Order: sequence, then structure tokens, then C-alpha cells
Amino acid sequence: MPQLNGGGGDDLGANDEMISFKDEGEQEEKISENSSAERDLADVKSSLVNESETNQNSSSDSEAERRPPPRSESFRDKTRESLEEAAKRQDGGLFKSPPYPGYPFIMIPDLTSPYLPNGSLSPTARTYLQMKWPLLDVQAGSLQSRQALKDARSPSPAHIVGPFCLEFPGQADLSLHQFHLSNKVPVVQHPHHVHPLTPLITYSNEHFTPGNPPPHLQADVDPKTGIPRPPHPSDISPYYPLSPGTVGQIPHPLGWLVPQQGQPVYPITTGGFRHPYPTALTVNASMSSLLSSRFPHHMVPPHHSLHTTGIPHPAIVTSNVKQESSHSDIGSLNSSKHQDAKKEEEKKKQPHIKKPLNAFMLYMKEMRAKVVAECTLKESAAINQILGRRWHALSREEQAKYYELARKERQLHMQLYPGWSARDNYAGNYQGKKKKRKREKQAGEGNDLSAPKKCRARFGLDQQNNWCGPCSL
DNA sequence: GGCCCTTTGAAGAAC
DNA sequence: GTTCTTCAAAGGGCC
Repeated sequence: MPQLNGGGGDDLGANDEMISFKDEGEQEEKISENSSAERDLADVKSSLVNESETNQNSSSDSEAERRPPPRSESFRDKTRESLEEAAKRQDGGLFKSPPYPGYPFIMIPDLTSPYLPNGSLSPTARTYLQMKWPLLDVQAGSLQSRQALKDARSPSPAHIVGPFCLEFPGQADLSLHQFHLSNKVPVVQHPHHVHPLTPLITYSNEHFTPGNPPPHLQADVDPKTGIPRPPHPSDISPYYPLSPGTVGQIPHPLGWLVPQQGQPVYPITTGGFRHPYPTALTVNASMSSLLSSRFPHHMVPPHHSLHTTGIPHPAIVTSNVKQESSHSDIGSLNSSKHQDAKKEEEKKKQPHIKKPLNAFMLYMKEMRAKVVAECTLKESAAINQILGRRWHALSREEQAKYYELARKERQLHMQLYPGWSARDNYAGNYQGKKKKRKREKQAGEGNDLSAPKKCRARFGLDQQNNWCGPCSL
């Protein structure tokens, strides 16, 4: 597996935005690649059928066989050259070459400061920012321009890829540039508002209708609740300096990942932190409404899964607490039990901050719709098998893009939830959707009657000392 | 209604 | 340091 940064893991200091673009030249290669991928898909589909119909003791599914032959360096060089050439054509000053060879990222110096030396905004950047950060005041505070921007935004979901479809005509599938440019990479996804046209849209457009004023204006009122929205939590990002006209509107470090609605990729919540006073975030005055998140949840009103906007946020899953049962049992509980139940209840109420998606998850989210469209399979398990094979079939450069996305996502997650730990979501801590532990099941399998046969078959009767415990019984 | 399946990767726990 | 476990997404299938 390709590891970025020499496998050095997260580098919080790395703040370079790496955006991958593919021009039409590469698109041709992509087409041929897609055709091969479709062949692979057909193979996968047939193999899936075969695998399901035949015994799976065959080793035909070995990693070596699944992986396509390694791609020639010439192809990669060609791709790289194509990318670089495309980068040069995109914008004379906005893009620059990858920082190191063999890495197909086009560096955007700082999308939060996409200003030309004279202080004006690069046209491409302006378009880019309008798409990537629709709430960003790309016109340096001009209300008219903001209104124009707002009006120009189509209420149709098609606006999501609008200008970039023009930049990349004929690109029909969910290719990588669309992946990056259309903000379809969800860091968290709204579980109930998956866009019908693209499953990669994180949030529903209903919170960002053309009629909604930009959230940085005072008139930023949630259409549902009528509650004024506080500034975007990403305002507190220390990664991107303020630029003229964007004071107080620091774009998200993953601005190109942030959904168009401008909602935070990760919500600031009122609970779930083990460290109530994170220091990684610098809180400005506008973040005062978020201060409640800095305090233990018992000191603040129980917002639970409510985002600071006052609306439930998709990234937070609050477990369903059956309070009725607990209340009905109060009479039968003694005081200590009652307190325990209360504590447990509070624990259950803590919002569930999901793990950041890893590279493969990001890839899956992008490619799932494509695979579903290409084949008749609907079962996610089968789809995921295909996606897993495709993932292995990706070149290192292609995978590296997703690793980089995942790295940025982890960085963002760390920024927003300094005290969060993956352990918080373990079944023991998070009492919401409690999954049956797979290992428990497997351990149970070890206790079944077939287990002794396994050890007996494996070690034989003369090596019973090697048998596992259950088998030795 | 909730878990399983299935994938890879990240992170934490356990040894 | 290595190995194991859990969870992240997805949605049809199953109990």
C-alpha cells in the first residue's frame, strides 16, 4: 500500500492543498482504463457468481491474481506529463507543479488566498471558490456580487458540477477531477439526505437553497429552525491565513471537501470529548456560541445531536434512548441504580462523532455509484468486493490521492475534535448502535462442535498439546 | 429493528 | 513491536 510522506503518518504541518485534475488527454487514457476496469468488473461479477456458487477453497482469488499487471513507468510518466501540462493550462498562476516527482497532485498554493500579486482574485480561483466554498466572499465583501453569486447558483443539484462540467466537457462518470472539484467528497455524510444524482454529496441542498443568504451574513438563519447560524466552525482553522475580503471567513482546510452548503465537515458538539478544553483550536469572538462545546456537557444545555446551527447534524448520531422504560422503572430502582441509569442515559445521549473516513472509504463513496450503475448488483457486500479489487487495481498515484484525502480528513477531524478517540466509538463507550462483535461470533464458532475437528485435523491426535482450549475439552 | 455481509485502512487494545 | 479488534460506508438480506 502506498504510504504518503514516507509513511510518516499525519503531518499536521502539511497544509498544501493537493488537487488532482485530469485533462482531456488523460481522459482518453481514462476511457481505456475504464474499459479495462469494466472488463475487470465483468470478471469480478462472474467470479463473484462463481465464488458464490462454488466452494471458496480455491486460491484463484489470490492477491497476485487479482492485481493487474504492474503499469509501465511510461504510462505513469505520460500521465504525469499530461497532468502537469493540464495544470499549466488551467491557470497560469494558480497551480504549480507537484512538489515531488511521481506524485500526481497539482498544488494549489493556497486556495484560501487565491489572489494574484496585485491583490485581485484569480478568475479561475474565483470560479473555484464559488464552487468549492460557496459561502466564501469571493468578491471581497460585495453584497451585490454575493447576491449575484447566490442567484447564479441553480437550485438544481446540477449546479454542483456546473462550471467544472464546462471545464471538463464530456466527462460523464465520476472521475477524480469531479470527485475533487465538485465537493462530492463527504467527510461525513448525511444519512438521510443522499443526493439522488450523486451519492457523494454530503449534505442536503435544502439547507443551502438559492434563497438562503450566505451564512456569513447576519441574515444567516436556518430555514428550518429560524435560528441564526453561527459562523462555520472551519473559521477557526489555523492552516489558512486570512486573505483580503475573507476576514472572519477562513475557509476550511478541506475547503474543497466541504459540502456546498457550507456546513461543517465535522460538527462541534457539546459532548463526547474526553478533554473538555482542547487547545488545538483557536476560538475567535464569533465562535463564542461554540464555547459550550468547550465545557463538559453537563454545563451546557443538552443539544445532543443538534449542530450549533440548531439543526441536527448528520455527523452526529445520537442514540435512541428509550427514556420511557427507564422512567417507568424508576419506582423499582433504588437510588444508586437510578443514578447509574441516569449516568448511562447521559452517556447514551452523547453525540456520536464518527471516525474519519480512510482512503478506501473515500474511494468507495466515490465509486460505489459508478459500480452500481455498471452492474446489476445491489448488495453492498458484493459491491464492496468489486470496489476492493478495483482499489487494488488502482495505480499508486491514484491511490495516493485518496490517501492524501484521508490524511487531510484525519487532520481536520483532529482539529475539530482534539479529544476524540476512536475508542470513544467502541461499543463499550458508545451505547447507540451496538453491533455484535464479530470476534465474539468467531469465538463462538470456536466453541461449536466443528472446532475440535479443526484442531484434530490440523494437529492430529498425537499433538493434542497444540489443540486449543475448547478442542482439548 | 437491528445485525450481517464485504471491503481496506486507521487506531486502540492486548500481548 | 506485533497481533488482534473495532469502526468507518453502503444497502440488500436475513432473523
